Amino acid sequence: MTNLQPVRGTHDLLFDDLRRHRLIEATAFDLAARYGFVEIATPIFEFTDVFARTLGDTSDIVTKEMYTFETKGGESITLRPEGTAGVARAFISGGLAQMTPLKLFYRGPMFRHERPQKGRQRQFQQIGVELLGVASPQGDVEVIALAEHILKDLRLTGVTTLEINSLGDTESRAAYRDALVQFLGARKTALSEESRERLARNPLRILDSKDPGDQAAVKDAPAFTDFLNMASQDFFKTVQDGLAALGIGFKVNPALVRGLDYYCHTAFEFTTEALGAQGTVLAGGRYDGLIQQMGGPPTPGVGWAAGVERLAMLLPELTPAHRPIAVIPISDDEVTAAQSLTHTLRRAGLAADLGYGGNMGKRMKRADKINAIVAVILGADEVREHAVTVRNLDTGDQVKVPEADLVRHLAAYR
RNA sequence: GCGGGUGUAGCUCAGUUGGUUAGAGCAUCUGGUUGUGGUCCAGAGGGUCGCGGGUUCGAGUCCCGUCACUCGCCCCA
Repeated sequence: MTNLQPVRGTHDLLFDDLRRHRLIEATAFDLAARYGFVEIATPIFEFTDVFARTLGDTSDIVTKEMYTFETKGGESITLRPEGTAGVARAFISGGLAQMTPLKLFYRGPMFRHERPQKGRQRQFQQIGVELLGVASPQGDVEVIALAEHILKDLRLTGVTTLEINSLGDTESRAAYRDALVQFLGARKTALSEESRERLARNPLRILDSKDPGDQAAVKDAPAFTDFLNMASQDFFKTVQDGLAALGIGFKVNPALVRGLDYYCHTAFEFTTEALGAQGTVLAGGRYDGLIQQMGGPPTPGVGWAAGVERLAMLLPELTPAHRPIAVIPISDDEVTAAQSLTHTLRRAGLAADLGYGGNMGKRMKRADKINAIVAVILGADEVREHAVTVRNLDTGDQVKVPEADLVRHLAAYR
């Protein structure tokens, strides 16, 4: 081992950072269950093709951000850069088409080899849902409603905004793409170098470029909404009406384009101003062609994923952790009795802490440091009387309690 | 992958035009206090000054390289 630094873009989680993660995951899991979603855990690696084929050959994720390696058997394996492709693969290989509509929730680490910065790491946690086998816009509304519900319970609706757009069906999308390429092709000189590249590869992305020149050029470009065919327009309108009916606020953003190839119809993002360049906190959309494209039965799908680290950075102050009871033997003579007492309290469902050494003063200090709510003190007198001294560490009030009454007495401190 | 900024104690940071034993606050530990914590007082431990090379009588300080972090671009959760 030549150095002890963590691998670039990876982080250890503990204490409040990890509590934030767990709170987010638990909130999302519980609410997803309320909406009828069950958890799926897919492997964190797949054959490289699973991602290469589904995400699109032009996406940056595939072209430069995948952690890919070869096994001893010569197979190409990739650490999952996102969740949907793996779930889609599981849907197909597990024969889950029998069970549609299928509502799946997942959580776990994702891996992308890109330059780390605020809100962006090489290993990061995502939570997400996929609703498979539902073609109706009712599905889009449901998954967005779940997303909003999670953010609301996490008290994040104040710092996030929901933006939605429609990418239309395949036909609408192709027509728009042609029109956009034609329009921007004629103004090539006004575009940034990167956008000139994108014109051939991924022209829709020019719409949300941050380059001022690009933004000016795009200003008078044809609007996506004008190219939506009737079916796509109806679909989009139904989604908007559905959200409005649930009282979910949103903003239509015609420039909203998702990066991955498999999206169609609804695209949405919850964004924030609070995270610098990484404004997207939860994003998703509809992917009706994906499963079939991967070789499965034609199956519509809609879902989203959220970055747990980004949500964690937005989270308000955590409520203090549960306060334990400190058991304090006055001398070494009472340590065994104290350990037994601690065990009894724990068996009774109370969080009890027994330090590992030191005189009474030190043990009291430790009790204070771990934010104990009460100290249960055990000395020679107490042992003789089959009692303990209970000290309220906030008020300093102290009372002697018979051992038999202790658990009942401590219930007041829970 | 590209551009900017920053690296000094566990944390937050001082450190003068290059000058001899590198400091502070917080945190930790010990003692004041062997039946009572927080507050207070006294003391202690803790540093390859990110790493490597160079300039110099002398480098935390200047130069080059490198690594890491960070902000932005690209892209994305």
